[in-house]
Formats: sequence, structure tokens, C-alpha cells
Amino acid sequence: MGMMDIGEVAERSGVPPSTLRYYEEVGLIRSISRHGLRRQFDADVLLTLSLIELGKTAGFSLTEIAGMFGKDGRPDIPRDQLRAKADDLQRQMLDLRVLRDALRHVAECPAPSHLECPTFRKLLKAATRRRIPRSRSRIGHQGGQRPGK
Amino acid sequence: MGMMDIGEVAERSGVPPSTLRYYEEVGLIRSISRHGLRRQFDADVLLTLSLIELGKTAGFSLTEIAGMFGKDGRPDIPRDQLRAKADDLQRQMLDLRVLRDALRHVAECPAPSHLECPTFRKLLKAATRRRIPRSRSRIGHQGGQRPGK
DNA sequence: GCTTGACCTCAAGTTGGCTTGAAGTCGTAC
DNA sequence: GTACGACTTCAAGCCAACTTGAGGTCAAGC
Repeated sequence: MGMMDIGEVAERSGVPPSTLRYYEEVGLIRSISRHGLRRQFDADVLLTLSLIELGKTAGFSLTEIAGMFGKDGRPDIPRDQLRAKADDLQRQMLDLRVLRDALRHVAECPAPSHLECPTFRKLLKAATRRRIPRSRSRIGHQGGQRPGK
Repeated sequence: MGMMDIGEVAERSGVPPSTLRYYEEVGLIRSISRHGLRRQFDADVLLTLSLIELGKTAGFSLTEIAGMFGKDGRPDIPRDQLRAKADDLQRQMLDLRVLRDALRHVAECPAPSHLECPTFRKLLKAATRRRIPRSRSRIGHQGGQRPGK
């Protein structure tokens, strides 16, 4: 039960085989052997995949994710940089909160154009004040976000 | 002081002119007139731009952002969809929290491979349990996130 | 032993979000 | 009145992150 073939991984993780092959190609995951031609993965790959999904949700590029945890869960990045990343995430959570509040506001407020609504402007301005010159790349294509969006 | 030309907008917002033109092309912002050939923007564009940045940080595509607020701050989306988006954000904040904790853990934990560390696995599994079949696109993307840096 | 179907490889295509480059247009300062 | 430099347009290019397609392989079931 330690080994699963690519189809099973795909089904269990929801990540399509083409993507799994791609992830392997770029070194994010590793297949442990072959059964005929078929890739066999260790069950741990599922955990790695959730880590990747998590990182993508947070707006990191695949390269950044690879760097954070390394392909075997071994980080390539010095501790203080990791802490800095964690702090970035903290800030990003605040941004999300603002956006969430903004959306909730838009959903309730009857003003025709929200840019004219004082409450809305206040929400945004508070966020803007706090904002830092973005260090992180484009998000997606991040990239590419999304990537990836 | 209501009007700024594109250069000033670029400088104040940190968004390059090429991007501003692109945003206008896709309908995210609007120039109010021209001075010669030069686009002139209403000062409100700065607020719209922070809204866009906020949305990108949250991993939305430009299209989604446009839909949420409309190009004049008029949302094109029914209220309950907006609320649903807000709830998505809420969930995303939880994801960020997990990732943040994971990073902090990686920064401190001496285990050589974190996938073997029980604490780490627990963190991830908790997140995995909670996860929902992703409705959202890429991120990042870019890729951003795209990501394309 | 042959068919089936899920896998394989490799190259090319796609999408989103921009950026770059060439060639041209203006308003302002001199 | 001309030189400058910041703008303009338009087409093409670029990167990330995949997906698609053509053509091939292989093990398991019949």
C-alpha cells in the first residue's frame, strides 16, 4: 500500500496525470519506480501534493514552493528567509481580510458605484496605507498565479 | 487636481504605464481624456488600482476582479455570488494560516525531511481534511503569478 | 496470442498577464 | 522653430503552468 500508480494518485489527489508528469519533470515530486512504463509513486506524494496546492493558493510559484520545501521536504532556504515568507503570508492574510470585507460590503451596500461610497473608500484606504511595495512576483504566472490565474 | 496624466499615475501607484494601458484595454480602468495623445486619469483610478492589487494578491484573475467591482465600481455579480466569494476568501485565509504555520515550523524544526516529521504531517493533514475541490482557476499566474516573474 | 486501455514520450499549442520594440506624435523649454 | 522626452499605437514576444495530440508500449483479461 506504499505504492500507487499515477492513475490512482490522480484520482485521489484530483491532480490530472498530465500535471503529475509535469510536476515530476520540474522536480516537485518524484516517482519511485515503474511498472512497465507506468510511474509508481510513494503514498507520501499525496501529502506533497497538498503542500503544493496550499502553496499555489497562497500565490507562490512552483519554483518558490520547490524552494520552500525542497523536493523531499528538505528546504533549500535559510531559516530567516522562511520566517520572512511566513510574515509575508501574515500580511497577505490581512489583505484578504480587507478584500473579504470589501466584498461583503459590496454585497450589502446599495450605493450604485462603490467608489463613491465613503465606507468602501475607507476600507480601501486603510488597506492602501498598510501596503508594502510588493516584493513577490506576479501571482500567477505567476508568474503565472495563478498562476495562475 | 482631479486629473493626472499616466506618468503620474504610474509613479504614484507603482504600476508601469504599459500595464496601465493594458488595464485600460481590458476595461479595468478608464482614462477620462487626453492631453495631446497622453491619457489623463481621474484621481480615483488610484483607488481602483489598489483594489486590483488587492484582488491579485488574493489570487483572482483580472477578469474576476473586473466582475466583482465592475469598471466603475459597479458590481456585475449578484449579491449571493459576492457573498460566496467572500466565504472563499475566508477559506483561503485558513489555508494561508496553515501554510504560515508550516513555514514557521520548517524554520524551527531540525528534522532533515519535513515529510517525516509528525508535527508537520499533522499540520498538513488538518489542512487537507478541510480542503474543498478547487473552484478557482490558476493563481498566480500568475501563474502568476504567472506568477511570470 | 490478441485486444484493450491506461499509460508512455516529445513537441507543439494555449491562456493570462504583461513587456518590448519600432515608428510616430506632441507639448514644453530653449 | 527646433530639439527633447514622455507619451502614443500596434504587433510581436515572453514566461509560467499546463494541456493536447500523435504515435508508441505494455500488462492484464479473455
